Amino acid sequence: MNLIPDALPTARNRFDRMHTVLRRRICLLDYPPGKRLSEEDLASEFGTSRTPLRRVLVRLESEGLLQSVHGVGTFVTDVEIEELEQTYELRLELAELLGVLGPNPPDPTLWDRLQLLSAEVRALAERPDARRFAELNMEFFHEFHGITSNLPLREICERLFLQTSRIWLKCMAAAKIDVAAEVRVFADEIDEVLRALAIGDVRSAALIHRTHISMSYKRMRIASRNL
Amino acid sequence: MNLIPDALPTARNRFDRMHTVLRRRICLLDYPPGKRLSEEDLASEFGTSRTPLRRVLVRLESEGLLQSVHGVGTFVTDVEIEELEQTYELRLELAELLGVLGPNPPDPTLWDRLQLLSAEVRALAERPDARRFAELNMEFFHEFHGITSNLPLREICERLFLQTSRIWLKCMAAAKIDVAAEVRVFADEIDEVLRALAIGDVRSAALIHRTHISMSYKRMRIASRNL
DNA sequence: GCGCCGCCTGTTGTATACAACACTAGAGCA
DNA sequence: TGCTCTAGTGTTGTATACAACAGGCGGCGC
Repeated sequence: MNLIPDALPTARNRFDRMHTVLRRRICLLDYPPGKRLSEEDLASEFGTSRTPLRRVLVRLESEGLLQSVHGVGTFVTDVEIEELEQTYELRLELAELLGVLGPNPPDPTLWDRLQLLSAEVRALAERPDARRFAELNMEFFHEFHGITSNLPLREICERLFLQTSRIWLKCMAAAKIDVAAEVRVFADEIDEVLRALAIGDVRSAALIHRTHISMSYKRMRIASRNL
Repeated sequence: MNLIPDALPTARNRFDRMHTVLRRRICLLDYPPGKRLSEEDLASEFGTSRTPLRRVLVRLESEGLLQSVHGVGTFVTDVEIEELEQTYELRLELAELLGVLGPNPPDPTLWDRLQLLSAEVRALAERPDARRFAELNMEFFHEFHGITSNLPLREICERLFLQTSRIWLKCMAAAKIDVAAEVRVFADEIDEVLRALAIGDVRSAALIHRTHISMSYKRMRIASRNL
C-alpha cells in the first residue's frame, strides 16, 4: 500500500508539481516581474529535460504569468497600472458574486483552517515579514474561495488573484508601506469574515472580503502616488 | 512593404493560427466531445512536427477544451450537466457586468458589424443550417464583448462562452430543437441589442443579452428533459 | 468453455541535437 | 571619433528518435 499515491512519479504529477512550484515562486516575488528564467537551469533543477519543463512554461504563459520571446528569453510578466485597475474592478464584482452564487454552508474544515490562519496572522503581527505576509495572504484567498460551490467562479477568482497579488506586493514594497499595519488590517479581515461565517452569513463574508480588496488596493495606489 | 505582416511565418503566428483553427473546430462541433485527436495527423496537416503542435494542445488543455491521457490519446472534453449549470449561472452574472464595468461608448465599427450580422442571421432564417447558426452565434458573442473596455472581463466571458456553447449546440441537436425558431430568436436578440446601443444604453444591451443567454439555456434544458 | 497472462500495437511523454533568432562586442572603415 | 557590418554567443523554437504507458488480442493452462 502506498501512503502517498499522489507522489507516484507519473507525468501528470511531475507537471503539477513543477507548475505549482514555479507559480508560487512568481506570485511570492521570488521571481520578480521582469526576471528572466533559464529553461535549462530550471529543467536541471527539476531533474528533467527542457521538453517537460517547456510544457509547464506554456501553461504559465497562458495564465499570463510568463512571456517567452524567441531568441531572447522567458520573462516574468509585469502588469501595467491601467490593466491592474481593470482587473481590480472586476475582482471586486467577482468577490461579491462569491457570496451570491452557490454559497456553501459554512464548512467546519474551512472554518478550522481560517481560524488557524487567523492565529498565524496574529503571530505574524508581532514580527512583520513581507514574504510570510504574502504566503498567508495567498493561503487565505485560496481557502476563502471555498465559500462558493461554483467551481468556474472559484477558478477565475483564484486566477485573477494570482495575476494581481504579486504586482500589489511589489508596489507595496516600492511604496514602503508599513507591513505591520497591513498585517493588522489583514488579521481584522479574517476575524470579521469568521464572525460572518459563524452566523452563516456567507453573503456578508463576501462583502467584507470585497471591501478589504478594494481598500487595500486604494491604500496601495495612494502610497505609490509619489513614486 | 509587406501588406500582410501578420502572415510572416514566425513561430508566434503559426502557434496562433493552429490554436484558432483547432479551437474553432472544437467549438463548432467539427470535433465533437469525446473525439480522439491524432497528434501525428494534425501535425502533418499543419506541416510541422509534433513538438509545436503539442504546444497548442497544452494551451487548449489549459482552456478546458482538450484532455490528454498518456498512452491512450487526446480527447475533446465533454461537460457534465452540473458543471454546465454552474457555468451558465456565472455567465449570466458576467453578462450583466459587461454593461456595468467600463462600458464602451457605442463604437461605429461594432455597430456596423452587428448590423451586418443581423442581416446574415435574417438571411439564415430562410434556410436554417445548424453549423452556420453556430458560426454566427460565435461571431456575435465575440463582437458583443466589445461593449466593455474591461479586457480581463472580456477574455473571461469569451473563454466561458467557448467552453459551453459547444455543449449547448450538442444538446440542442440531440433534443431536436427547431433550428429555424432558434435562429429567429437570435435575430430578434441582435435587433434588440442594436436598438439599445442606438440610444447609447449599454447597460440595457447587456441585460438583453443576459436574458437571451438565460432563456436559450432554459429552452435547451426543457427540450432535453426527455432524453 | 473459461480465465489469466504476456505480447503487440498505437498513443502520449521525454530526451537530445539542431535550426532560427536576438543581442553584443569588436573590427574595419570613413 | 563615430558609424556599420559581421562574427560570436546565448536563448527559444523545431525535428526526430526513443521510452513509458494503456488496451486489446491471442495463446495457454486449467
